[in-house]
Amino acid sequence: MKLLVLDGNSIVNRAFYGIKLLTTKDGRFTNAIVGFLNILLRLEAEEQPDEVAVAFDLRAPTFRHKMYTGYKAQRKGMPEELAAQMPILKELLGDLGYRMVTCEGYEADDILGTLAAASAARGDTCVLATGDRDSLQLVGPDTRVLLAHTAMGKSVTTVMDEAAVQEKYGVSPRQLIDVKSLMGDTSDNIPGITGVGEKTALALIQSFGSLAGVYENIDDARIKKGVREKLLRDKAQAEMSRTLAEIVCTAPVDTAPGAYRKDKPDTAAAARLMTELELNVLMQKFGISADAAASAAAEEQPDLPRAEAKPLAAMQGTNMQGTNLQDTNLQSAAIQSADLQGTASEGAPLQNMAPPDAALQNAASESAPLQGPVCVCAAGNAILIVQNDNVYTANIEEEALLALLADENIPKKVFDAKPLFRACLAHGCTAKSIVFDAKLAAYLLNPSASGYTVTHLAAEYGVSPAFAAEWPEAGVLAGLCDTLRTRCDEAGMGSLLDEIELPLCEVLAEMEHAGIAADREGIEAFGKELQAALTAELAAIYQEVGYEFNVNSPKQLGKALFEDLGLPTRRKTKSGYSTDAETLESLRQYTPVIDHILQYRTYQKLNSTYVEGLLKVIGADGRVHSTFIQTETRTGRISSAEPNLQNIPVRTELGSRFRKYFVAPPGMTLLDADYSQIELRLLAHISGDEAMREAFCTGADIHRSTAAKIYGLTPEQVTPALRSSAKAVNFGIVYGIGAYSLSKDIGVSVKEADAFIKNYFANFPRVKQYLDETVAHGHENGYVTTLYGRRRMLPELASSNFNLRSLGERMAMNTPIQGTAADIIKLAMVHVSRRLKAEGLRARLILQVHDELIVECPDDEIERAAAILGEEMRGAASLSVPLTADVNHGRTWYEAKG
DNA sequence: TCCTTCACG
DNA sequence: ACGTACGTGAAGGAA
Repeated sequence: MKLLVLDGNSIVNRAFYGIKLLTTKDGRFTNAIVGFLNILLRLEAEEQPDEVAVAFDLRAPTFRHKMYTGYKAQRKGMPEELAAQMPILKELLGDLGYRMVTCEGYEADDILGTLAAASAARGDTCVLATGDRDSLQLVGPDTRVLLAHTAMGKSVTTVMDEAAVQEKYGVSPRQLIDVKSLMGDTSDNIPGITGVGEKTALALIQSFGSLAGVYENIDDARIKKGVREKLLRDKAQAEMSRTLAEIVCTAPVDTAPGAYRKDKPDTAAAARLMTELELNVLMQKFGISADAAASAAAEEQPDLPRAEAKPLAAMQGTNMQGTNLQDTNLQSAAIQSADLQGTASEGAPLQNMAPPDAALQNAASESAPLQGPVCVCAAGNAILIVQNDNVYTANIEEEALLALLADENIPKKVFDAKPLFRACLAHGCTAKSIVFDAKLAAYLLNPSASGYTVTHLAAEYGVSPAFAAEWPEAGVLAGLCDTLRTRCDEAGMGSLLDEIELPLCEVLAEMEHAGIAADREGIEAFGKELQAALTAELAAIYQEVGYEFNVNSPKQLGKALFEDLGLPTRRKTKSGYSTDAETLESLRQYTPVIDHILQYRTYQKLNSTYVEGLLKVIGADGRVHSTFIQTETRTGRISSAEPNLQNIPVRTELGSRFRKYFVAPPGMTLLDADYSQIELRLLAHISGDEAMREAFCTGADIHRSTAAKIYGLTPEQVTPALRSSAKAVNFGIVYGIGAYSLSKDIGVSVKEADAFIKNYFANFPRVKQYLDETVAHGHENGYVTTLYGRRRMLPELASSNFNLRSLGERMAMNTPIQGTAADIIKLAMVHVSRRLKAEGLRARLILQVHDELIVECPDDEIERAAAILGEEMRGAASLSVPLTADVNHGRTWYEAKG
């Protein structure tokens, strides 16, 4: 006997991407269907199987592929063009008599593994067709894998048996599991060893046979030092990955001989569907006559059976009807199949799943809406809801999910609350009772990580799955929440999380949702001006240099200036001559071309980053919706991206014109308030330096009074130049000063700068003392903290490398100051937002720029909103020096900034 | 993908 | 003798 099993999702995916987008005359896509059926026919002809099974995943967005949107990898679901073809394909396969097999809680991979294992146990042959290399671990004496891939626009299959796997990878099929546990797989959320890729992983398994073998021989000379460190660091992660990488071969599917013999096709139905889809050639290949189609057409089928007609959910879902929504526009939403699908995960240990019909029974018996505490996280495009050992999935737009989020009687521990808050806002409701966010907790515990995912964190914090489930995230989510809660409390960051970060998260969601109005025409007109200026500068540059080249290329520019024009070289970078503004500035005396290049750079930056960049992100509502990232910076600041609204030009007259295009809509006004010298004030408070506190308490000009102090003058005697140098020192202190940098900044010799600093510290001894103590604390404990308990680990302090260690010391000096300022403005944001709501104003926070908040309000609320904004900013913290914040208003950001 | 440059606090 | 301030994000070129 011979069984052919197709990984339906994988093959259809290959078919979709391998064939150009065929459509019917009325525009429906059919390419995945055509491709799939052609592959199926060819496989049947080549293999002559006795039985055929087509396995599908049940998970809604099945295919995920990596997509880079700027700085972060995102997983993207099945494209709409493919998703629409899936139900039709399944319908057609059914009509043609093929047996399809799915299994709640298991992926198609697992079904392939289970059927292959059952065949092998009987001594039968099994052929697995898939486009997914993961399945190669299933190859055995009686099991072959037909790997489908596209080569030069044609779909081809490669037969992989044991010898072929050995030949290609140098390891046995089973050993591929160990390889994957080392290298990981982003698309499956398998972490592996960070920094180990396919090459290293294969070499290790070839040498030591298995993951366990690698660790038994961890001191072996064949393992390089760097790799050994990585292996030891991520050992727990690798072992968890080993479990995740192994395909389950015990899925509760029918493995009886003969279970997948083809049914007699429903020729009439197949003919009707294929005619509808204009699949005439395929119809012939399946030996279905056009007559059958004609007679079928005569029966007057009103419309093609579509996915909506037979939702999978209806068969195995828990209906969340009866869930009440308070918000009106949701009630009218015509979302009918809004149901959370129950999946089999009865708290059973891995590899020991509940019986096949447990899921159905479990789901069917549960007709009431979900009650009691739940955990929520995203997995790919789906949202998982975990309650005890039950897992439900939902779409982020789905009514049942929104109702769950909006229900204040259901406490929710979540991973990454902001998108959930936003989803609710987008549908006119408000998420309630989100009591914990594990992503924020993970960030507080280690703000230096490069990203936060449920699976990586579970491995990092040693959380093992409470039950087996299709989604690795589901089994560990609750445990992860508990662990991170405890760890945060232990680190003294419990209230930082509860009182600042978690409430702030909702405020950020509201700010993102609100956006800021942009004047598209104004920006476009500015762009035109810049383009004209760019053209003129470019012509002048080419004229001076004598030929045309790409001025944007530092390499070509370096050649033009330093080789062809023979200008004296300055600093060098890794890849050539430095051409930054400072270098060019020093060359201005030699040739007028330098000025043109500097001008060109300025215009180019404004045009590409701001004109073109902003035009790209103005929404259909005429507003710009930035993303505020709460888990990015090492100091606790918020960052802004897509677009970054925290670096809109302001320092030059030309650049600051941009702020005229950020406007309030008619009848509205922008309020802008910024803290004055918040970081220096914090330095005065934390260090307790009397002279500095005195200056702030009497409202003196801090830079002037600093200059007076260090030069031994009265404030009136301080010249602008002296004030300016004192200002530079004040900045330097906050950053962890160095004489060289200061000398560069204020244009004196390094020696003078050094004397300057010494003099400063002599006059502000407590500042010196505080900085020394902070660095000492960092060396001793490995971390520094802010006033509110926020931590930053500083492994650099332990480095034997002088430069790295010095960097660590500067970070130790700066982080408590920058971080405390971040804590305070975050607290202010939470308070401002609360009070605006409590006092019934329509005014709302829309932007934060580190020490500045922008509020949009109706004209008649200006005074009340401005008072709230100022009061809450000033009152966010009570220090031994006053916090000052001036509030201005205007029609545009430019005006409001004062 | 990494580097350089430059916009902000 | 060494390389040089803290924290970000985006664009464009080079490889």
